[in-house]
Amino acid sequence: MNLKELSETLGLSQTTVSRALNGYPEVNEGTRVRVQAAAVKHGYRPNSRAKGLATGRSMVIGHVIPSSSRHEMVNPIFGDFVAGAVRKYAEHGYDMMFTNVEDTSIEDAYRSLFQRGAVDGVVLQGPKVREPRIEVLNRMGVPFIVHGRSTGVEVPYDWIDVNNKSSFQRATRFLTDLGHRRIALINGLEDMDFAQRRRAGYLEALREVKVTPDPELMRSAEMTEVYGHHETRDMLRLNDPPTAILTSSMISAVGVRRALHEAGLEMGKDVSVIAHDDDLSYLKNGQDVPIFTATRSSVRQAGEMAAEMLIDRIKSPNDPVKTRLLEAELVVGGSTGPAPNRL
Amino acid sequence: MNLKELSETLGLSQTTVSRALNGYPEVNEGTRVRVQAAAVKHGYRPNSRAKGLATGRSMVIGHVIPSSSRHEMVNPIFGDFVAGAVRKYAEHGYDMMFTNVEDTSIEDAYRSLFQRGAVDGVVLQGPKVREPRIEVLNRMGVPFIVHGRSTGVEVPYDWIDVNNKSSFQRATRFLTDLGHRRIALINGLEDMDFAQRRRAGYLEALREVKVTPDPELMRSAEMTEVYGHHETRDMLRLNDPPTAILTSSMISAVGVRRALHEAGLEMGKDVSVIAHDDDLSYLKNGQDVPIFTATRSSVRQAGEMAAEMLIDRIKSPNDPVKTRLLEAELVVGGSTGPAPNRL
DNA sequence: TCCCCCATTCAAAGCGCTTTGAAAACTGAG
DNA sequence: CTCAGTTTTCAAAGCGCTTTGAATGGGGGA
Repeated sequence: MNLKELSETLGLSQTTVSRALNGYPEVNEGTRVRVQAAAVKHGYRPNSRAKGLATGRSMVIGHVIPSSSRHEMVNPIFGDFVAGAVRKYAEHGYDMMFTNVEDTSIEDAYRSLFQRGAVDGVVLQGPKVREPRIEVLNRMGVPFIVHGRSTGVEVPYDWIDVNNKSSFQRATRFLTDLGHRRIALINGLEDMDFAQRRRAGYLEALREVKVTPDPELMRSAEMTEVYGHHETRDMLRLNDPPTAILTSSMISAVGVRRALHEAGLEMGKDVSVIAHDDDLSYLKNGQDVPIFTATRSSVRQAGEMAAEMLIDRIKSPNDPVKTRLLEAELVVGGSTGPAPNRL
Repeated sequence: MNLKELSETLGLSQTTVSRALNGYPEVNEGTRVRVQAAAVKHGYRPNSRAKGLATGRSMVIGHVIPSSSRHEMVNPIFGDFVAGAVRKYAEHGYDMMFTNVEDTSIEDAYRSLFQRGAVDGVVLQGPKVREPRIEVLNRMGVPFIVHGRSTGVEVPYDWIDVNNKSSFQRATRFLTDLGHRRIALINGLEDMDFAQRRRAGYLEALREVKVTPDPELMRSAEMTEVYGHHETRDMLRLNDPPTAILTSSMISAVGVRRALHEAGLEMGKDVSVIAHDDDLSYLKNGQDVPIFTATRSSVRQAGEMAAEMLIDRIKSPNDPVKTRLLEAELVVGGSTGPAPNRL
């Protein structure tokens, strides 16, 4: 049933029916009730395309996944972030749209999404250092929000991010306070902005205790379980292996633990481990007592906040830029302990 | 730039420009080239809402996430499935849309999505036993595909599923062949259809060797890491603890392993473990040698196939029902071994 | 040279909704 | 009763596209 049919059924004009349904004041209350009842009875749902055409808004927010040839990977944090966001979208009447795109044409994907009127705003996930997409979006005038930030981008933009530097600095200091000096960093891909910031925090903490960073102890790649395992095993073979490992994700941390077990080492005693914990629903850091000492920040909550900030931006395109920096908490679990005395 | 402006720039009618761009034959080749060049030059992108209104198709496929109050969880397999699907969608010019919905009104969500013309078809994920949504979709006449099946639903529908029963039967038989008799099953939520089928396979295999199933050894819940850990620890405390554990996901398997380590048991020697491996990109089952003996079936690939089947269905609504049953492979890793001799 | 036919192109209607500008129906004061 | 002022309802235009049905222009056969 469409608006025309519904209005004919009621013996009213389309105008009145439309207004009654959309809560406009210039409609007799009795009429409104009658219209609403009829709408429910006939299961009338306004066609969203027609509505969008008429209003100029699509009530859809776009996300672009660059899961292309290069990385066939879907970051698990993606799922939780999206779950947080989509929930807020729903509260405000928005739907969420995904597009998949060749790595090479991500910019184009955003442009297309917006210019063809498919979405009212977009979320940019996983920004790299000097992320070109930000300037593209900025120039296009699309409302958008970045989950993360991008060093080297000069234009102003809305973002929400964890304080990666300070949290990794604190985590590293926690380890140096325990006497560790050989501290490894198993980080995400180098060109990701968050990875740079985490490394900066790590380096800063090492500097504080005058430890010269060892390139052998700094690894970076896509943060899979296998990767955590591989790098750990590799570093344990060094002449002077690490006594502590900092890892950028819980998933890799699981791999780290596996490698330590294989080597017959005890986590928290022989080798300390700190992970960054995005508080993923399926991979919680233990129940009551945390398994890993970790820097924790819920990515799901970040998704919710991002959604809200984006919707605000769509509503008021001319408001000043908004940014939000979340501090991760440092939770102490069983994976850390004093540095072993090596003789 | 819209069609009207573009056609004015070219001194042509909207009809001709539209036809030139959409590959209709009744357009002079020279004209077509000229139009296409102008479209590129001016960055013209047809407004998808208008196009949808005119054609009656939205070129969008809907997914509904019931991530509501009850489970605040986003299954990690969701991410990989979606990544597979969205890729195929893109190939065929479709976008993907998500809606979030209260558990209570999932049916309504599908109805709304389709009736308001937002999507051309939908994917139903995670069907339960006697899944009511299937009949709703069927009645509505929406093109849809189910990832999984639903026991007790009588109407015909398209589905793609792993042969859960046979794979768990084979896995269990693999364990009984190794001499195991106390075999635990750490399964997904009982009302999920896949969980029922896996249990059926497990029970069937036990029957073959005349082992009476022990309710104490059959657990079910949302398949998190913490859950795998918790149930394992609990069962190890039994008078007659299991010598082998079958688990429905790699994530829980990680928890199982953690519990075994805590108990000082060696996996593959003291206790054998078989996991179901969805071949998630971030949680691969080892690199060359599998970590866990596992029943493996790529959920990403299932996503791709589902997408293709759905698009076929949208194209030919009257074709006979199509179904696809994937056999999981049983890969042997280091987590299984002969049953220990207990005296 | 004329006419018919095919290849091109076009004007206009229509998709289902919102919204503007105007008309109709009430109200109450005079 | 009248008439200005509200309140309520309506007809029609417009959002940007596709598609139908008709018009135009050349080319070739008679």
